[in-house]
Amino acid sequence: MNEERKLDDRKLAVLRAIVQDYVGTEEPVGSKALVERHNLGVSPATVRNDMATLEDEGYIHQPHTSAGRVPTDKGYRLFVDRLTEVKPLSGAERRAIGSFLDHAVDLDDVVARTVRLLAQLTRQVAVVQYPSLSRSTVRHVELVALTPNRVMLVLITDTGRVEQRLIDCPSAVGETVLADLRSRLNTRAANQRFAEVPTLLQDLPEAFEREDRGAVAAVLTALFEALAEQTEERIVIGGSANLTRFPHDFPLTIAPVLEALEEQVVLLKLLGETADAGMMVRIGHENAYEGLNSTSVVSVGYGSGDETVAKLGVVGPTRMDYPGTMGAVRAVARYVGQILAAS
Amino acid sequence: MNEERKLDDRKLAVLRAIVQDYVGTEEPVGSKALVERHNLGVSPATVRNDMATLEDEGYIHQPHTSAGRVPTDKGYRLFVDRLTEVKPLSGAERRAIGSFLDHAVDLDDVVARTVRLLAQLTRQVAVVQYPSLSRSTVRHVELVALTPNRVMLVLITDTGRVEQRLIDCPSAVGETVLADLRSRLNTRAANQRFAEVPTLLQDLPEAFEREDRGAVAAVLTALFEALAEQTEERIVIGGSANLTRFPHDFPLTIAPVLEALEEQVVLLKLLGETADAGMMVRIGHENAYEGLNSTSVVSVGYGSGDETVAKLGVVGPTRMDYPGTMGAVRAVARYVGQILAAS
DNA sequence: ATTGGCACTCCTGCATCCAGAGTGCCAGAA
DNA sequence: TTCTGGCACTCTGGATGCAGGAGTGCCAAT
Repeated sequence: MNEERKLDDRKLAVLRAIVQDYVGTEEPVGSKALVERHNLGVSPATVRNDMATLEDEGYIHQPHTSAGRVPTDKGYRLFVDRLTEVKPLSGAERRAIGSFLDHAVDLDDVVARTVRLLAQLTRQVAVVQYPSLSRSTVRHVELVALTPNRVMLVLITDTGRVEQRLIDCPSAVGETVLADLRSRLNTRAANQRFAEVPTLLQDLPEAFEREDRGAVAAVLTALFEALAEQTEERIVIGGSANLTRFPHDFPLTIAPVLEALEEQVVLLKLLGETADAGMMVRIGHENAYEGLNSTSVVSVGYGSGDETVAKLGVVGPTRMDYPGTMGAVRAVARYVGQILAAS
Repeated sequence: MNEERKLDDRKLAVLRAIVQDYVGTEEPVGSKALVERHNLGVSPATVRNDMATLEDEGYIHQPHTSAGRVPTDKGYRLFVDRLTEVKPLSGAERRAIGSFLDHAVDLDDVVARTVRLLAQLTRQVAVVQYPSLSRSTVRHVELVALTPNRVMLVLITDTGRVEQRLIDCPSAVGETVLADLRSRLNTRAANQRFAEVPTLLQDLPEAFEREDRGAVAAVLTALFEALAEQTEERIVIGGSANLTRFPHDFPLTIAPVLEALEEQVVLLKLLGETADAGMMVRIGHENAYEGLNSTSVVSVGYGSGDETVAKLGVVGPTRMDYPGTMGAVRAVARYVGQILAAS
């Protein structure tokens, strides 16, 4: 606040112009070029003075003396926060999203299409998290006897995901016991949230004969594990070839990014920081993970109805078209949410 | 055959030396350096003559006059076919494979670990296909009534994969009918190969009351679809950051490769060309897909027991350590096969 | 068939130079 | 005050030229 006091409207306009031009041209932008392209109504000299103070405040930076200016992370931050609006997509783009996603046949397909779409739309690397189950509910639990001592547990969730587990039981379990267990599991757990399930089933073994309790416990353990593992989410990425669109600072910055993109853990953390509501923009060094220090991440939650079930976003160079990217990310997230709600 | 007549042993030795040196240094190799590093027992001048004929025959090539020689695709091909042996892994490497893969907990984990391992071992991009089900058998089919009109079909295979399908039935199906159908499905389809199943179940609707036949048919359709879709395989890749280890011909060659790697179809085709037995090495332009024209692909089938259930391999620059890469790929494939057989 | 010698070619690295773009500062105008 | 025009200065990037080195092809001699 105190700092921004020093920045009058024109200086902000200059910063905005610098960001816009730099994003467009990928080259440091000088005072003369600025006044030519934007009608600021002042002379280059004035702009130079403004630039000097902007640089003092750390919003822009010049690579070398007598080069143009380049926005710093702080400059982008101010730009995103106060100098621009999310740019809505064109009607054509909206229709494209719709017609592309509407043809998805199942959850995997929805996610796969979403990631492709996002990558194409933003021309950047897209990251989509599978719908998280921590907030979702159990739709059905199925037990299948493979051999007397082996049971297959299948967990079906309300978002349509399926998780299976092979269980080795300490003792043979009869079909009757299995049927009993199956029905009890479903009565108690169906439509319950994941987090609740362990509590609800805690005392289940007591309902069974002593000799079957070991098997029941094994099944419960497997179920809890499956529930827990579902919370660690899978992530799909796409459009990594877009990274090569920056012939600039090449192998230096691209290698760590590729590495980061292969680390599910890193990506999960990254997306995890997104607030449930609202869009997150992390610019350059704001990213905790070092490999992403020269990239920005735009992410947002999506979900069916009001609830956020997962996040999606894009990773690109700090020099990106923020309004456009944010618009695309938001639009795609909304549409995916609708698809999920409908199915 | 006719061509190779012209190449006596020493010329072959020269070619071998050129390939080895070039792979090591990444720089065109000249006659003098060659005789220094390998004790060929002849003078540089002689080597030059040999090089001249090798170049006439198209095995090597010089970037410009008065530069060293670089192997051509044809040169690598001859090298792989006749001038080298697959290099077995060291004991330490073998142990590393074992201890890394042995900790896998389920099929997804096996695949995920395999792809990481392969990428690390070869320092290249690893590609692993999920075990194919076209040759596998049905372990169990489960039907779960979600609502009277909606049934969830769960297909469990002998490789531990699970596929689910949501079915909208034209008419409500009672639990009795469902149980009947479930048991009939399993009696007939269990332990049968995928390809056989449709034939075996063809006349199943006739066993049911007229009013249920629509529902039965819907279930069968879904099942057949699921079986068919399983045959289209999923592919996992890893180690794409290794692509950046060639600062040489950078964005030119890396972008199409990244694109290819994201195209499941391309990868499937690529791996599909691998013969079931034996290793495939596709060098440079031997790859049908244009984007991979400056890369080589080393792939091999793997499976539990004698059967090949899927393929895996690596993608790297044509200038790669073929013996080492082939050794690593083969070793990993064998080990994964063992793991699958055991589980 | 092999080798040493030799002239030739071409890349690479280095230093130099020039033009262009951009800046900072200052003194004068609004 | 705030803005503007002018001016000297700096720095990059591309072009040019030059010397060194590595490598080749050819030829005559072994």
